[in-house]
Amino acid sequence: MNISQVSKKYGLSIDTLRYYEKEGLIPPVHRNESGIRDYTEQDCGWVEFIKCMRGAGLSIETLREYISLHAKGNCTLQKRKDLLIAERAKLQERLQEMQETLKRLNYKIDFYDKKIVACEKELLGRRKNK
Amino acid sequence: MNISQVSKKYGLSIDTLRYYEKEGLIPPVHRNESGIRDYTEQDCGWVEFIKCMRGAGLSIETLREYISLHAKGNCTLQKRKDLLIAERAKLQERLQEMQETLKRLNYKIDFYDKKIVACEKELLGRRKNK
DNA sequence: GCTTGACTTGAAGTTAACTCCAGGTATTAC
DNA sequence: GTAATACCTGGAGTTAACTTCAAGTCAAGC
Repeated sequence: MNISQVSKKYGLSIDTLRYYEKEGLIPPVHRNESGIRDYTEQDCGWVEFIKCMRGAGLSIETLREYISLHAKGNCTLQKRKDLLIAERAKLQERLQEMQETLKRLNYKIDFYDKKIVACEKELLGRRKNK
Repeated sequence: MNISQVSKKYGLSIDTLRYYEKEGLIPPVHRNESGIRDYTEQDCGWVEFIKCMRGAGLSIETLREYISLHAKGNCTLQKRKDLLIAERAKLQERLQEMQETLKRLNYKIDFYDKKIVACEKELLGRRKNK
């Protein structure tokens, strides 16, 4: 799979894919004889994983660290787990905050509904009194 | 209430408070005779609201638009409601995505648990065989 | 054999959202 | 009255995360 196919498949720009690789967010992608990227299933798996984690707000820095630990093999299993646990905690906090804000938005939208109705009534009333 | 008290109260830097005001994210703050900001209850309310919305990922641009509509009075009620509905939809999408990722992290952490146990067993096994 | 189009690289540019700085004013403490 | 402190402004600088660019390679079609 070449880079533009991967780009379409995951909705990440070609430039972003190269950037992620350059920055060590995904392990080096397999290349053909002439140096052109040829993504394996596994390479695609990494792309998908990174896309997912970035979408949840994990930083480039954190993901680079994770991949770097991964590259060092089994002796970093515990460290990787700890990293994921820390990131999960942050994610849970963000989720909580956002859920609160969602509730607030719902409430606010309801409030606007009522306000709009009240406002229309007032306009109607004024017209009658003219 | 002066700016440093507001800064402490909401955990936003003084520079950020001034920046938000300059950018029109909050309506102009009340000033005393010598031009120094003196936040009223209402000013604080706006700060809190913007902090909350920024925390949920609403952009500066969007919030500026909202405040600008607010400043124009009742004839923008419907537009403001529409804006909030659109932002709520985006927020819900972000939430969904993040919840999926949370599940995935949970799964992955479990997986690491098992892998670590398996790895330790293997090490133990090797030691016995020596 | 040469043009076209997709790939490559390193480096520079962009964007959003702050954050810092220099130079100035006003109030309080001594 | 002057030194310290907290505020003010406009503008420059920073950071993360891309995004664009210039210059080059390579394979396919004509």
